[in-house]
Amino acid sequence: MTDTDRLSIGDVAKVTGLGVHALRFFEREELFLRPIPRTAGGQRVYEPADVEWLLLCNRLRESGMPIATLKRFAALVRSGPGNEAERLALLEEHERAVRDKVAELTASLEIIHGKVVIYRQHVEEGTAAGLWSPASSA
Amino acid sequence: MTDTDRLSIGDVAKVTGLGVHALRFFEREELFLRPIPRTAGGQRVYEPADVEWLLLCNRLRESGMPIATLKRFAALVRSGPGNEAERLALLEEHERAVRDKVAELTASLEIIHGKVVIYRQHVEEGTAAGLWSPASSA
DNA sequence: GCTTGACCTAGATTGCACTCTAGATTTTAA
DNA sequence: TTAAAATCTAGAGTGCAATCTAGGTCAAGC
Repeated sequence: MTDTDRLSIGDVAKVTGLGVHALRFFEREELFLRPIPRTAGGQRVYEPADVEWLLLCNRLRESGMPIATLKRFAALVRSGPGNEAERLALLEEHERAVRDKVAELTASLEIIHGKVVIYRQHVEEGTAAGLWSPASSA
Repeated sequence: MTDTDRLSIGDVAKVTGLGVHALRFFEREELFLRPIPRTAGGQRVYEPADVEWLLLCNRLRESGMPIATLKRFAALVRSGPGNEAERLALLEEHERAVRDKVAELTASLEIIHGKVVIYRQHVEEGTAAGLWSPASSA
């Protein structure tokens, strides 16, 4: 409960990479696990736990979770113990989505890399026109 | 040069999954490798090569290439042989971006899966409140 | 005390990539 | 031949996720 752990919105922006606008937006969208307290003057006072939550949010967002889903997850966590099965279902669903995305990207990578290899060969052999007859022109 | 290979916009929508609106949008954005010819009445007439290009476009788009970049790539291909080094650079750059994205997703997956495992244990052991003291509440 | 920088709110704007609308025309099938 | 289905254009609208603006207020250092 030391006061040295209190963080301004600017501090939080710095450590989370989120930008003060985004942090206020997150709050409007009820993405935090608690109401962020204010100073007498009305300025937000964060704690390390808020930062940790935001870092998890970043992971979930970067891996493609929409704000709406993150919002549902935050609401579940906020409402305390007893809904762990729902949280689990949400996370499992997201994990599946991410695995699917990785599989899709990996499939795309093979095609893209194939093209890269072909172009690389072509460029290495000289760019003189007409020496190369690709199946497709791209 | 058989006429049986001529496709309407609806046909192309069906086989590419792209939707007629998107196809018209792609054309406005100059994402095709050639001007799509029209019937006497003004309706678009596609050929299989257009479909193949669109399937590649889908791969590139799904793997995160912005329309603007796809546009540049299309312009390079359209302008014929001689710029293969540029096309290669563009594709290599995209390949790098996709590999980075896969790495990021994989890292996120580990964290998400870790949470899933913890929640799964907890839910399996019974959801009675208070039995579980997670480091973080999420 | 005062300046300077950080912060406040509510609401407008941005950027991307479609997606849809309205009203007309063309094509296909019965 | 005619009704229904598909297509046409130009431009407006949508959804997401911020991001910025204007007009202030607050707080820290000199």
